[in-house]
Amino acid sequence: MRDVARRAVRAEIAAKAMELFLEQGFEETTVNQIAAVVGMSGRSLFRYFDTKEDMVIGGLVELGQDVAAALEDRPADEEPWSALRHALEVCVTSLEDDEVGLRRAKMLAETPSLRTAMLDKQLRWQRMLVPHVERRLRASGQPEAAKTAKAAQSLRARALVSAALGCLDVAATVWTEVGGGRPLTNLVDDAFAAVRS
Amino acid sequence: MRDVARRAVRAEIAAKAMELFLEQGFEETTVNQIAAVVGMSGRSLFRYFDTKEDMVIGGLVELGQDVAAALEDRPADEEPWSALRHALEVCVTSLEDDEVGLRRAKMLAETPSLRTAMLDKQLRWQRMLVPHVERRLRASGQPEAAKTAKAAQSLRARALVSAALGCLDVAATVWTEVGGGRPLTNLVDDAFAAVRS
DNA sequence: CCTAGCTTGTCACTCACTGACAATCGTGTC
DNA sequence: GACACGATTGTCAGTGAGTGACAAGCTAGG
Repeated sequence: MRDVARRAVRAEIAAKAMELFLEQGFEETTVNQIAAVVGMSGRSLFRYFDTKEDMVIGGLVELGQDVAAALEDRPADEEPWSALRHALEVCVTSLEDDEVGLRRAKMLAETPSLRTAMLDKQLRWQRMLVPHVERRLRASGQPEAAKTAKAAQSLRARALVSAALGCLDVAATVWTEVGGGRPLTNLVDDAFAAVRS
Repeated sequence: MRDVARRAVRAEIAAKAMELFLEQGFEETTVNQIAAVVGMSGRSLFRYFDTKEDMVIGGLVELGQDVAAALEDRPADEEPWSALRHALEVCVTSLEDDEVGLRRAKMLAETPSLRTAMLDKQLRWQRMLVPHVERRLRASGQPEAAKTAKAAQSLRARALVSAALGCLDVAATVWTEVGGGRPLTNLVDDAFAAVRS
């Protein structure tokens, strides 16, 4: 119940901060400015967000959980690569539906510290998705063949997830470059197809 | 000629800094400590390196150029994915030959700010490699078929490079986790094979 | 009412990093 | 040898993110 309030405050801060960021740029906005707008002390802001970057990309952890859930829901006999592609569709729709999604994505691409923070989040996604893919590899693999060493399977799973997230990232980058002119879904499809080769 | 001196000073600073980093940790080492050991003012350090992280991963830009050169040297009719794999071998040997490579890689994996700086460098590599892969795609593609739009080809090239660098990263991570027990080359091979699927 | 816990503001601090200015050093010229 | 020029450096002051400590206030339960 207290968690609800906390979550609401976080959202409020993130929203007001995003306004300022889009208006005058991320690096040009100081945390004290945000604090003033929100009506809090600068110190208290850091009781809701670990870093300034988190105010922009903080919500992405939950989205990662959604992707993991979507991956879990895919049919068990589907190939990992295809399952990953379909699971990532929740990101695509999330990006396309958000009205400020494009502007935010642009800022994200142009601001170095935000870009790296974003890559950091992708790493967390990777850790969340890898176990599912490992399970999939174990299931779809030759069951009687001496299972390749666990470590090797983990490596394969990580490589797949890393490649898939890389495809999403590349597609999103191109998407912002063309100003949202082409549907993101198609771009992701192309990227996935290119890697499968 | 003055450039030589500058390069030598950079190397000297990086070496002494690395000693301190490995000894007491990256975040626990302040730039003023480094300055004291090197015999410079803290201000001057930043005339040789843009950031503290650059003292660790500054030399990686040149390595990226080596990879690009290696990619250029691969036979023109080789598939892009295979060419990328072989080109990245220069990274593998560079990592395996370096005696402190493993310890540095471990520190790199454990220190968040270094990890993100590393991902940043990978982005630069990506931009360096993409043009070569684009050329390769244009060459190996169906020449008479209406060329897919340039943007689409760029997307495919970026996806391939991103996936390849992701494989290298994953392999290097596993490599540090097993303490260098398995040859890095094999790990990279496995990762590349897993994605080609 | 009063106590216990949580949230907040304030203050002081660290540290990476930057701009400005003056001092210094090396080099080439007359 | 004196001089001027450019590049490198030290010093100083400052910004801005982020942290620790402490005290004040709000809220809930006995």
